[in-house]
Amino acid sequence: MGNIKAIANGSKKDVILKKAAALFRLKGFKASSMRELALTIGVEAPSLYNHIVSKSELLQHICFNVANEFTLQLQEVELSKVSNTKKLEQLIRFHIKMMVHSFDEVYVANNEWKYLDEPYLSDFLKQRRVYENKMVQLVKEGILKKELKNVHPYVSVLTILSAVRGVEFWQRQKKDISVEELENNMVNQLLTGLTNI
Amino acid sequence: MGNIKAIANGSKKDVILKKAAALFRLKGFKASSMRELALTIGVEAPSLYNHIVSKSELLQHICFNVANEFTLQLQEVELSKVSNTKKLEQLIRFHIKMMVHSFDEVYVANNEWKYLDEPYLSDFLKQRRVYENKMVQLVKEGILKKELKNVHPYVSVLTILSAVRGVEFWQRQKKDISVEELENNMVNQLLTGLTNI
DNA sequence: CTTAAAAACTAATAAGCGTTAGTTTTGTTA
DNA sequence: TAACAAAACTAACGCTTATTAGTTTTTAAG
Repeated sequence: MGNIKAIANGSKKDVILKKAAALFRLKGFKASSMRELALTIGVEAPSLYNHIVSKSELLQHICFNVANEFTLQLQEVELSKVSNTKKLEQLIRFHIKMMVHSFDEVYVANNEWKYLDEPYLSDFLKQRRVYENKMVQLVKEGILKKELKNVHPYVSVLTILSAVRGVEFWQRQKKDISVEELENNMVNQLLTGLTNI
Repeated sequence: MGNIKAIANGSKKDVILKKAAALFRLKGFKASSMRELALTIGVEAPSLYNHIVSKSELLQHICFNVANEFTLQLQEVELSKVSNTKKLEQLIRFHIKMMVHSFDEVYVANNEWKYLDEPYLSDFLKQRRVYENKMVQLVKEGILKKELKNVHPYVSVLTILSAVRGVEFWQRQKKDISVEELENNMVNQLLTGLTNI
């Protein structure tokens, strides 16, 4: 039928992962079949198994690649010597950039993680909880430093993390507004409501 | 095996719909089987078909019941004689209340609508687009009246609608914070960032 | 050119799916 | 109690699924 064309600096497995993320995003993990995935790659379904272990493995890689990128960026932000408000701003901008540039992967990590098998499911949820708690800590410190209003830290973090996911919708009608304008508008709406006037 | 117990003022179909919403929310539409749904009700799968037409029909009812509730509330808010800021606040509070009190149904409408068959899929998306556009109009008017900052209306609406979906997460660890505190915090963060100081 | 490994193919398996057909049980009314 | 309708049951159908086995083709190295 055909063969899997590897992209520059990437294994054939990477090609499968990229196509899988796109398919899983579009149809959802459970509604995506290996036959359909193979079709988009130009190969028969069983041929995929020369490169991958299972369908589940694809989801695992997608979810943890994304989770690790976010975790890494958070660690970097925590170390930077700026105000807590600025740290939150950096995180918001990073989330939006990720949504824009790795849309399929981030979407899948956000919406399809529940189909992970154990122990990956527990690990993923734990990693996310740690991430949330660290953001809550950033907000708490900001409040102590009088940078931020006396808000409920967890609700703030929850609002921020959910709001940036709204870029999902922007992805579908991204005509009349640039990524920068999107970023600036979201940061403003989320942060000016947080910082003292 | 058993029989379907109808609740007060509700048909047996309503019981199935309620259980289906809970199952679809937990596992996702595609990963939920009619056999599993029947099990939670205490009946064999084929017995369900004495009350419903198909699995798809269940999703249709859940999605459009939710969509209609939101559409109805929006119409009511549009007619009320208050500021545009207040109208947005009323909508935000309504969204949060819906997330809290009809969690399963709203979650399914938000996350599983893509599995609707045509023409329901198109109808649903159209209804949602109309809803978004009306909210955008509320923001635009608010800007003209100098109530709101000169933000990008669509991004604001997108941010608001996504943020309120964050209540999904709150649902899972709702220990130390009341619905009212949640509402007030979200409204404050979203609106004080919008209104002129 | 030969050879060995990598990666494609076809065919098939067992399991699960939504749903239908046909039958039996349950509940209600005369 | 007889009769009828509603709603449960069992059995099964046709289809799709992820995956495996076994085989052939393609690719790369000596």
